[in-house]
Amino acid sequence: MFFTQASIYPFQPWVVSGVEKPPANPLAISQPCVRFNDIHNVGRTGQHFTMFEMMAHHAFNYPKKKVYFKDRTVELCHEFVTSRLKVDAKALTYKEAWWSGGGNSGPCFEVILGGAEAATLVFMMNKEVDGKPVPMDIQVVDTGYGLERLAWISQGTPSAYEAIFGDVLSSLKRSSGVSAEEKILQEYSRVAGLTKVETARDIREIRLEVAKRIGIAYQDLLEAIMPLENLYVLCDHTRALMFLLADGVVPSNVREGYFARLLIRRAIRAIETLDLEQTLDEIVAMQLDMFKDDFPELEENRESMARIVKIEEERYRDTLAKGTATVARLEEKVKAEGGKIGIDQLVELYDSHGLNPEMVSEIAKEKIEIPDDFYARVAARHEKREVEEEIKRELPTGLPATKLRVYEDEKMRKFTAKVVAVKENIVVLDQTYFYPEGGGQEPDHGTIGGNRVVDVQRSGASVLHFTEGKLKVKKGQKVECEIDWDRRMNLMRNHTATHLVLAVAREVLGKHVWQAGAHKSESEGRLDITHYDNLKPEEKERIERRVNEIILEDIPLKKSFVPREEAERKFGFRLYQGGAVPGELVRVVQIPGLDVEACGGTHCDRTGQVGPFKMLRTKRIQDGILRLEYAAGRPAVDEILKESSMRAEIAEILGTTIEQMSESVKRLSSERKELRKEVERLKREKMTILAQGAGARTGAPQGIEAGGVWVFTHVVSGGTKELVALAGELLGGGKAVAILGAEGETASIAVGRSEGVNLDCREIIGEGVALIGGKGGGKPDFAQGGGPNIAGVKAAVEKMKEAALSKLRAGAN
RNA sequence: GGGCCGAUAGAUCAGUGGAAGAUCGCCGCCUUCGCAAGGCGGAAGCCGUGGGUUCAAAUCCCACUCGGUCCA
Repeated sequence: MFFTQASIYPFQPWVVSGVEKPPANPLAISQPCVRFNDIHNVGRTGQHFTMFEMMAHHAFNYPKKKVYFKDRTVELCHEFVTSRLKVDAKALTYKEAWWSGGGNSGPCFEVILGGAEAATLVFMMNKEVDGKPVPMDIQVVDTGYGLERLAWISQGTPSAYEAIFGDVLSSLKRSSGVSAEEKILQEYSRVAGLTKVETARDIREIRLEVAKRIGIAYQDLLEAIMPLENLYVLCDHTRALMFLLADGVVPSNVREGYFARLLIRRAIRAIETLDLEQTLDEIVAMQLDMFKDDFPELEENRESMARIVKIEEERYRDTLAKGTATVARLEEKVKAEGGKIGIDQLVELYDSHGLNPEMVSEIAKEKIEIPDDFYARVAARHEKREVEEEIKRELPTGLPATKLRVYEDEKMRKFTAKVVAVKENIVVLDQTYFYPEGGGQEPDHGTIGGNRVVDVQRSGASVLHFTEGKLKVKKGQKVECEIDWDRRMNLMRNHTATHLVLAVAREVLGKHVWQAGAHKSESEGRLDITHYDNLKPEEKERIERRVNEIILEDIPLKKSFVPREEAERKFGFRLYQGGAVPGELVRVVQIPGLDVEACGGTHCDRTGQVGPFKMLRTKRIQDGILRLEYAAGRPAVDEILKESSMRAEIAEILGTTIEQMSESVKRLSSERKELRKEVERLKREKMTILAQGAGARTGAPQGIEAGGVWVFTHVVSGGTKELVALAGELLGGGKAVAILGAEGETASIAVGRSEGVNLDCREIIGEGVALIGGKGGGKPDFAQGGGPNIAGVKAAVEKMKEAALSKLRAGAN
C-alpha cells in the first residue's frame, strides 16, 4: 500500500484489530487521500480527483464498550446534511448495500444527493478468515464524506472542479483565456459524471451524446471541452503532487515515486497543450499558497518541492527529445520498408520509451491510427507474471514469555536468568538482556550456560535464543549469560551512526530525505534514503565530514519511553523513519538538536562513543533511492588502514610517492594511449614495406602471374589483424590475389582478392584450414581462418596457392 | 516488486559472426578584404564491465554496472 486512500487507513490494522486504542472514541477526522485508480477520469467526469479530503466520523465498538452503531450513525449523517448543509431532506436517498474491502465486510448505506453519491456509511462487522467471513469482536463505524463533492453540491457549480480549485483555477483560466459556455459545461458534466469512463470509446460516446443533446457539432463540443479538461487535470495533479512531495515521496520509476512522476508528466502535457506561460513549479507554488494555512507543514517543503519539480521537468524534456528522434528514425525506417507505424510499434514506444500514442501522432508526419483498446494491449503485455514467493522464516510460537530488559540497562553484559523452555537448539529465558533482531539491527551473540548464542529472535512475547552445539542447559535451571560485547558495541556504533547519517543527509541534501530502509551489522551500517539524484563527490564528503564533527562534539543521547500521542504531538511523523510501530509507549531516541526517531535499537550514550566514521560506498539502488554504506568504530579504522595500505602499495608499484601518484597515473594513461597508436602505425608500416618488397604497386611484382592475375604469398608473425593490413596493401594495385599466413599464438590464414577477380576466396581458405587444424570462412572477396597448428601455416599457404593458381588458370579473368 | 528498451568517436546514432562507420561538432588548408557558406584533408574508439561459445564476437549466450521506460 503506497498511499492513504481512505479515512479508516490510519486505524488499520492496529486499531481496527483491537491492538491499539484510537486517539478518541468516537472521533471525527478529515483525511487527505490519494487515489490513482480513476486517474483517467480526472478532469473529465466533473467529480473524480486524485487527491481529495475524506471527512469521517468513526466509532469503535468493543464487546464491553459500545459507542454507537447504525441508527445513531444515520442520525448523525442526516442531521449534518439537513441542518448543517441545509439540504432538503427530500433530495436525500439512503440506499442499502453491502460493502467489502481490505479483508473486511459489512452492510452500508450509500447517501445519494441529487444523483451523486455524497457519503458512504459503512458498518464493518466481518473479517475474512480463509476466504470466509467471520464476525469481528470490534464493530467499526466507517463513514466517508467527500469534502469536494459536498462543496460542489452546496455551491451548485457545473462540476466539483469549479467549486474546489478556487484561485488557482481562476488564475489559470485568466492567463490561458479558456472559458466555456455554462450550458455546454453543465450538460457535459451531468452526463459525464454519471458514466464511468473506462476506454477511449466510452469518452467518445459520451461526447457524441452530449453534442447531440445540446445540438452542436462534435468538433465544436471538443473545442469547448478539451481546454477546460486540461485545466482541471492541471489543477488536480498539482494539488495531489504537492501533498505527495510534502510527505516525502521522490519521483521515481518504481513504487510510489512512479505516481509522482506520472502526475508531473501529465501536468506538463496539460501545460503544453494549453500553451501556458506558467511553469509547473510556479503552479505548484500557487497551490501551496492556497493550502498553506490549513496545512502548515507544506510550507516547510516549499524549496525542496520546487527543486524536485524542476529536475523532473528537465528529465521529461530529455525523454521527449530522445523520443522525438526515436519516432522520426522509426518512421523513416518503416517507410523505407513501405509500411506505417503499426500497433505493435505504438505499444513498444509507450512501454519502453514513455511516448503515448497521442504524442507519437503529433511527432509523426504520417497519420497514425490509435486503437481504442490501446491501454488494454499495454496491460496485456504486463500480464502473466510469475511471482516468486518470499520465504518467510517460521519461528516457533506458544513458548513462555520473556521479560526483555535491554532498555533498562544497555550496558548490562553479564546476567543470571532462569531457563523457562528449551526447544531443539532454542533457549527461552525468564528475562534477557540479549537484543533480538529488529529495526534493521542484527541480534546479539554471546553465551548461555556453556552454549554459544548465534541468533536471537522475537516471537510474540518470547525471546528465542538460538544456540550452537549440544545443549548443556535444561528447563528450570539458573544459567549465567554473557553478551559478546565487542559485537554489541559495533552494532551500537553503527546504529547511532545511522541516525547521524540520516540527520546529516537531511541537512545536506534537503528536507525531502526520508529513510527508505536500513540495516546495521557488526562490520557496517547501511541506510537507504529518498533522493532524486546520485551523490556528488563533494556531497559525500560533506556528509562524512559533518558526521565526524558531530561525533567529536560528543553530544549525549536522550533515550526514553514516551506516550505515543505525546511523542507524535511533540515531534511529528518524522519519528517513524523506520515505519510506524504499535504500542502505547514508543521508545524515542533523541540526539538533541539533530534527530528524533522512534527506535527500538541499542544506542551509544554519547555521539563520541561512535568513534571514527567512514563512508564506504554510495549507490543509487533505484531511481529516487540512494544507498549509503559506512562503518563506525573499529571497522572504520580497519577500512581507513586498508585504504592507506592500498595506496602505499600502488605508489610502490608505480615507483613514486603517494603525493605524486595521481600525476603518475595520468602520465601512464596518456602514454598507454600513445603507445597503442604507435603500435598500430608500426604494424601498418611493416605491412606496407612487406608489400612493397613483394612488388605490389611498384610495377615489378614478385608474385606469380596466372590468367592475368598476380598471386602473392606471404607468411608473417602476428595474427588476423596483420593479415588484413597486409592484404590491403597487396591488393591496392591491379588485379591480384593475396594468400597469407601468420604464425602467432595460434595459426591464422587469410585469402583476399581485388575487385574484378573471378575467384571465391572461401573455397581457397577451405583448402588451407585442414593443415592448421581449424576452420574458416568469410566473404567471396576476403576469407580468413585459424587453428592451433602453427607448424602447418607454411604448408597451408603453399596448398592454397596451388589451388588458387589452378582455379585462375582454368577460369576466365 | 515485476516487465520491456538501451549502452559504439566530444554529441546524435548506423552497423544480425568475417576489414569499426555516418552526420554534426573539432583542427588544418583552399576560397574571401573579413565573416558565413562551400571545397579538400585530418585528428578523434578498452564497441559499458566481467565471464562463456567460436578458427573468428561490437554482433550470439550468461552475470553484473549504469541509464531510460511501463505496470502494480
